Amino acid sequence: MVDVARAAGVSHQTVSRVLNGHPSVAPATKARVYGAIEELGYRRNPAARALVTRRSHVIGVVSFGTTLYGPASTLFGIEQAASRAGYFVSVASLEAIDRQHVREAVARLSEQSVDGVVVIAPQQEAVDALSEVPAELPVVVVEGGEGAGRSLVCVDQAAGAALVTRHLLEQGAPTVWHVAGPVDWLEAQARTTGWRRELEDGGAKVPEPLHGDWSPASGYACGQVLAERADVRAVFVANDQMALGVLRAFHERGVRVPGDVLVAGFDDVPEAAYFTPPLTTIRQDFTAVGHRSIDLLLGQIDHGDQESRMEVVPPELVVRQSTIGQPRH
Amino acid sequence: MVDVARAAGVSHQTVSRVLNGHPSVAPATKARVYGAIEELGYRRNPAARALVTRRSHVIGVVSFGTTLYGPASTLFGIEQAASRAGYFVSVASLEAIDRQHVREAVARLSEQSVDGVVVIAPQQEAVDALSEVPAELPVVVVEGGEGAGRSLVCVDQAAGAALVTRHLLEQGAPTVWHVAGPVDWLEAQARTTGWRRELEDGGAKVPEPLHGDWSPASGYACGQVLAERADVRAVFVANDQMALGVLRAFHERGVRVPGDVLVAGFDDVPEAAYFTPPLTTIRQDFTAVGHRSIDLLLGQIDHGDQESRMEVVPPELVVRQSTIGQPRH
DNA sequence: GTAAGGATTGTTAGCGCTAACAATTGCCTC
DNA sequence: GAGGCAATTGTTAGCGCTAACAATCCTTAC
Repeated sequence: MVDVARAAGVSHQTVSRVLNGHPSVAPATKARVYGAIEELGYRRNPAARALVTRRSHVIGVVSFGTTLYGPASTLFGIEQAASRAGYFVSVASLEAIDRQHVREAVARLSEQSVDGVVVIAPQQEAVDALSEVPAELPVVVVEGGEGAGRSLVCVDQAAGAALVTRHLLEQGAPTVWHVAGPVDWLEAQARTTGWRRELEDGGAKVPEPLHGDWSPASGYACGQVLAERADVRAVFVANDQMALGVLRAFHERGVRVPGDVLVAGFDDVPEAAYFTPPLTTIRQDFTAVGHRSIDLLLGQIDHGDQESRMEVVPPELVVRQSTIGQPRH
Repeated sequence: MVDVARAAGVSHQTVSRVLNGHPSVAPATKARVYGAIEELGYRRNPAARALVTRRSHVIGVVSFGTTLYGPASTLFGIEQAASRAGYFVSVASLEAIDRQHVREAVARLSEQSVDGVVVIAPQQEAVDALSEVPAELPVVVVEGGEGAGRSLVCVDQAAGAALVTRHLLEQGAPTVWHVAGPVDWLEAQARTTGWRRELEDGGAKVPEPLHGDWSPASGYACGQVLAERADVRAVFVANDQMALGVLRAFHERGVRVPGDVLVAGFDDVPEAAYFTPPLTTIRQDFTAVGHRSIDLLLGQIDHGDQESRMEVVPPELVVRQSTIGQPRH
């Protein structure tokens, strides 16, 4: 910086002022400084900046299952939004999701002195772990539950489940069976809740839900069970990957979809439109989730917003062949 | 740090020595310092450290298509390996892959003064863009091509393609058709090369490859074309997503897999085992790719390794139902 | 003509840490 | 017991930047 200052014939402080957009710098000086910066290829040192401003311009993301479509997409959305706001994103991937790992990840990030953290916390335990995080660290929770006194951004899972359940009922199914996700996942819980409420509202009997672990293999296992039952006419599977497993099991047992049973998923992974048959599902706008979480986080960082807000992103029903047509009588 | 020093009755420099594992510190002193650190909940300031050591302990990852299975898995592997080595990972996702964007991403990261960069560069253009990156910045290229004078980690795509092609020939197919990826992708090129070479080695005729864009939709389009031809007995599709599209098109046209045509993919996405039929494919060890790229990068950062190395991770053939059994005669 | 006030620039101090050197202590050798 | 060496600890000087205050110059008002 002193080299630039010398080249431009000013003090290093004036260079700093130019770089920080300070209002009272003469246009001519500003031009000279920019010229010198250009000429010398100068970049200011973020460590020195961070040291004195106490702002690293880095936000941390604690994420889990980043190889899955949903979290990967959310991470991408967060990164986009952050980079547009001039922030960097530092990632801490969790190998397992429990108090211990979440705490460690947040600790790791705050040792790096991030300005704030977005926690992708799909399990209650992860949300609980946040109570141990210092309250002065700006935190936004994504896809988690309430209760941590933190701002929250999520897709309305229950509404999505209700949408798809209603759609199945409207297609003529007497009731809708459900292959749920792991019981400790909040998203799984919310989808089950939405499904149950919609059935009750529609006066349909509520069958006992089956439980998978999000994997195609577990969906396949549940599909085998459902294929045995003669009274299954429609199934709402809690994610597209498990739905694929269900479709596979049905196919092997000779259960036709949508001829014999209607099947719907959740997520709208890119493959869903090319399953056999193409899968009706719920689309989630992960980009919006990423952007809103950054908005909330920057609100806390820059303007000291204290109150915890909640942003709910609406889901969208995507109807494909797997739920079209009347089920058998 | 001075507070800790005072609490432990030593100088701040001794605290620094303890924290940095300096050899000559008396055990008793070390214990007292750790005690004071614990008691005060002290964490050292990374910005100050970075300022004086000129090491940020952050490595940057330039990545593209992070919502795809391969890149997402690679990113995850990189993050794991880096965090074990005490480094943080800062991500810069590209919206498009061209010289401009790659250059900007690297510039963004180096303004953050990362210690090194891993570039996931699946296109030649991205590799070329690296020639403009200062040679003193440690860089490792993943899944890219040679020529940038940079260290390289990749899965042996050509070997994988050869494996799967040979397998299809061994199943009795007279030749193997190919749905390739985008021509400007290095991985697509290598897979095509491996496929062609294996056919030539086996004395089979080499059909004109079709080209998709990795998406299920493009695979579907190619599948429609292939379904029209009576002489297609086996198809090697350059990734699993497109293979799904091909399977879908075949299914719609009444082409049975594997009864009429054998189909194989590449990647072994978690869904592949549950496609209809389960898909023969090539598994890539993305975790190994991530770990090795960090190894190479840290070699450059810590030991000043200059020579550009190349690490090739071998792929693995996973045989499933889609290629089992004789094709029709 | 002069004081007040704004615009612009410079000077100084320190953010929290580590590197380099200096100082102190204890122990061993002869 | 003096000298020498190693082990341990302390002192000092920045790393590159921004905040706060100080200084200068130019207007404008009376």
